[in-house]
Amino acid sequence: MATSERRPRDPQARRAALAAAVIEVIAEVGIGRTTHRAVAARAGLPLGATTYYFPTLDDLIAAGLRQATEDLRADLERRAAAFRDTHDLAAALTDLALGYLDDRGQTQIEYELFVAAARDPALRPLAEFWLTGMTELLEPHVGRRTARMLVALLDGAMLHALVTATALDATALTSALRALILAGPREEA
Amino acid sequence: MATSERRPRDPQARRAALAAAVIEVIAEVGIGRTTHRAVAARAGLPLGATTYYFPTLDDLIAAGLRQATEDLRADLERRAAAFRDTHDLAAALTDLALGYLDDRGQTQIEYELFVAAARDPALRPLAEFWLTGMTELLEPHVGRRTARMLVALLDGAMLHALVTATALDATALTSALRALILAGPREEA
Amino acid sequence: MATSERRPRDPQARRAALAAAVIEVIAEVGIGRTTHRAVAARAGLPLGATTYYFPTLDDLIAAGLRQATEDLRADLERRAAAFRDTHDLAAALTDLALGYLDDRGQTQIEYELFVAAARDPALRPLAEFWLTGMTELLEPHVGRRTARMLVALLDGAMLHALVTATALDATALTSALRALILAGPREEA
Amino acid sequence: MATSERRPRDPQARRAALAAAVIEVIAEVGIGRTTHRAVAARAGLPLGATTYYFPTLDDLIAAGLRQATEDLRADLERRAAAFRDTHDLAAALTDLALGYLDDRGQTQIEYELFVAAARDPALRPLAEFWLTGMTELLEPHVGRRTARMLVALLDGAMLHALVTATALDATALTSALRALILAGPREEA
DNA sequence: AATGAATGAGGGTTCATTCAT
DNA sequence: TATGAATGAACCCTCATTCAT
Repeated sequence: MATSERRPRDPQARRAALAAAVIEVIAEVGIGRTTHRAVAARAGLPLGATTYYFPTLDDLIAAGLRQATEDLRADLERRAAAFRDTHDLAAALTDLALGYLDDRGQTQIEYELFVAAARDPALRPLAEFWLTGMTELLEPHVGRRTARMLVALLDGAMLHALVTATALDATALTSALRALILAGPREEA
Repeated sequence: MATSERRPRDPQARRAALAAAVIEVIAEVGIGRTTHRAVAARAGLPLGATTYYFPTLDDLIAAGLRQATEDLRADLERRAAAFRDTHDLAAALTDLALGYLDDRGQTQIEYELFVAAARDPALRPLAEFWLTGMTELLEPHVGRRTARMLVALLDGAMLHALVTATALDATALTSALRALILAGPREEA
Repeated sequence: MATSERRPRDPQARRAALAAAVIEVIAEVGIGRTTHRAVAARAGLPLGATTYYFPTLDDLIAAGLRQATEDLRADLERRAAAFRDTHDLAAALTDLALGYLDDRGQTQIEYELFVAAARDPALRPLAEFWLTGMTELLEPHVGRRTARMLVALLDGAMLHALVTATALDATALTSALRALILAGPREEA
Repeated sequence: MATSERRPRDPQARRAALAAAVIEVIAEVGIGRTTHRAVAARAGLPLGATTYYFPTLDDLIAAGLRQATEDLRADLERRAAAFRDTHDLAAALTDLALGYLDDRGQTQIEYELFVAAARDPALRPLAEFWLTGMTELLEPHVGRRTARMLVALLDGAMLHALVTATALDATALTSALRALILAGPREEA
């Protein structure tokens, strides 16, 4: 039965709406409790649309996670210039972290993805893409190994802020980042 | 005569068995997909035992998370002496991380807890207890703020290792930890 | 949730009720359109009872088919004496066919089983048990090969009656059966 | 220039292709589990074609069953001459049965149709047409009543072969057919 | 004339939870 | 005290059918 009024056709937009809805739902209830129904409701689309555009729930969830990852990449690219010109990388990174934490959902989904990827190899490329994005942003400044440590510190600090629902200790974080940058080897270009 | 195989029916033991089973199940499928049935099966106990000892599924899961946290604290206490005497805190911490990563399940559940706590305030005390444990171990050596950064770096690095299914870069991590320790203020008692 | 009034416990009876309901549903809509919900409604039991007692729909259906087969065997056993003493096997067989056709559902399910078994090897033993029951009833009188032909003729004639919704041509059938009996080899005990 | 691969769009051909696809699908999964999608995929036609050429699923299925019946009739006509000239009708019929069983799908669909017709009066004419075809082939030789018994025996024997996945006992079948022929009345024109 | 996008009913199955025993 | 029987909501997914294009 295909009664009730149909919405105009715009597959691109519907896929996007579903992916965006997935992100929101995951942020709210977690991957493990994300359902077709919740996503459809959130997207304002009929239930059937979820399986029509994404054969399985896993596909649907993956689409959301992929979208979130691409959103991050786009955001990082937008910020790339600022990082290139900064004379205080540590402060810039702290600002970045503070900015991300402003949108708890955005941050929450990052860790959802990480934890899920730790269990499900199929999600690993996505999580790695996420990590790589951050690392590559910093690599030109501090080399790969240090970049990785900076990202680790940032991710750890953000996770703690999220967990404890406490604001980041920006001063401490900046100092710590600076220490890593100063001490880091510069073996790479 | 064989007085039959009389099971002990030790409530304490059964609760513990259930909590331990919860930990295993969460590590395998995540909090969101943990069920009474899976826990009961894992514990080798009847389904009814789960709801008999823990009113709701959330309670059952919380019991598992609590147990996992207590296990960690006990482990940390056991290691405390080593930390007190070490002359190379950074190396000791890296060893600690490597040791934890040996048991992926153990590590996985830590991040499960963190991500869940980020969403559910009821779990926050548990996650904070976990964080506090690590921090307090290091505080006497480096002060609270630095301790926090060390823990953040450790958690971030371990998370990345888990996500990418890659071994920790122990050398880089140790250097980074050392940098944080050296640079850290010692403003606190 | 397990609200609403519970019926008394009698697993045996419930399994039987479900199996009986399956038989009715299959007779009405066919195996391919038999659903949990239809069976539960027919049995006057809640939906959950179907999967509680039979893990999958296939199991549920198999239980119905098995029950139908056992019903037939019991019926055949009841009639065995009459066959042993008859001096007119052909007439007795025609009566048997007429009797079975009285309950279209009973007959319908036989052919449902046969057609399903032709496709699904898992059902084959059941269908063969059905065939064997008839064959063994006749074997003492006419030998195995002739028994088989008698059963084939009966099954074919009943199928035609069912298909055309026409009464059996009892006279013709009796004559035909008699011809087979008379012409049959008596090579077996 | 390549005027593209312009498909013929021959409605007649498409209907035929769909009907043929229906036959295959029914043989594989049964009428009750035959779907638009499976048929379209099998025919290599778009989903919309199924409902475009046949209003409902039942119509589509009926088209397949009708086609199968017509195929049989055509086949019987082709064989009619052989039957007219044979001096050993029983042997010829056994050969016929063996031939049909060679293509299990062909045979399977016959019984699918029979069982469905037993339940659904709308299909009855089709099934009767099938039966009539066989009967009329034999009627000139043995009269109508005997012809019917021959067809019943054949159908029963083929069904058993199908069900048990066993080869027909050709010798026994031929003997049985012969017995029916010899004993049969010749009361009709 | 033809198609695939679109929808929601319905199907198989799982499961938290309740409760008789 | 302890258990497994019992229930129905909710889940994922399939699909007949409709309709815009």
